[in-house]
Amino acid sequence: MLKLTKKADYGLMAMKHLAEHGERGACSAKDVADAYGIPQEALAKILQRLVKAGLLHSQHGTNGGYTLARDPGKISAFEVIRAIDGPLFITSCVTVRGECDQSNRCSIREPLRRVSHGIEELLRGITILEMKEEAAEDGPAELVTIIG
Amino acid sequence: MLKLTKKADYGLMAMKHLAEHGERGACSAKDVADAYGIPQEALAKILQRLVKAGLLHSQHGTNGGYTLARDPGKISAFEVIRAIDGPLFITSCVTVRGECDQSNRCSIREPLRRVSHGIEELLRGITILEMKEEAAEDGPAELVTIIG
DNA sequence: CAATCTCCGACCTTTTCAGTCGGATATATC
DNA sequence: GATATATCCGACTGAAAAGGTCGGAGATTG
Repeated sequence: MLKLTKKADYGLMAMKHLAEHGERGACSAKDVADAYGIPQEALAKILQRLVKAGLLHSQHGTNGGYTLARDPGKISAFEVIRAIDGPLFITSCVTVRGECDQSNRCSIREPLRRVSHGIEELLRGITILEMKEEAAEDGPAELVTIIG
Repeated sequence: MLKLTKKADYGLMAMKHLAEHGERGACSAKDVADAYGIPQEALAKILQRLVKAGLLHSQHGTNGGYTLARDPGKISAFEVIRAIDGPLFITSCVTVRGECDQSNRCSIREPLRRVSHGIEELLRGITILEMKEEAAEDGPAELVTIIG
């Protein structure tokens, strides 16, 4: 539960990859896909959405590919995730209009809205540049494993 | 994306309901289901999981029902959600063992692990009691509507 | 101009979620 | 003690979303 989709994962990986290798020309979808073992077409579709969202620029033709539209320090993880998976809603009953099937009967929205807002802030606080540099130090670091 | 399942929503609603009405006896699954327009059987299955997780006590027979196993101030939203939807993983590639299909190639885990930890802390910081009291004051309050 | 390489949009398969139905077990009341 | 009520448990069905695949459109280079 509460997990990112693989698409969002792939998107973040691709953005980080472009931040690392993008300075000497564009990277094709195939390059990125091969580097991380992601199906080409699946990744291509994700990159398209990032282009539409204005986070990437695309270049057709031979030696074409994708480049970051902005400085990696100015692109947050939140933007990438939202561009791919859509808006972030912690509660499943809350829609874009703020409506709810149980409307006035459902009274758990307010507390969860705060959680949702907190998550958003967390994701806004992480930039592609940070992810790139954090990867560079490459601390294996203990993984928090939550046993269900 | 990143949204709770309806089951988790229902579970939180039920927990809050029990915190409000539970002091004068147990509430049956039907009572709660009718109060919020939730299908009985669907809710029953959710409540069973909460019983198994030790968050609720169940009483068979006539006038039976469910009661909170602990003080509502000592039950966090995180416990409820995890009992229903399972462990919380921000990245889809990270498993319980900390493994990953892309393993060493995927280097976005560390930053996202921090996010995951942050979300967990947020959810741990909200108790059923707080949700009950926040609902009592009943501020309509502006809803954050994120346009995708 | 033509061949090659790339992006682009629509389609299909698989998995997960949400809800349903049947029967079994335990308790309180009559 | 019989009956009505309520939880409990398994498996099943339908719907939605995720994940992945295919062929076509556009651009660049030789």
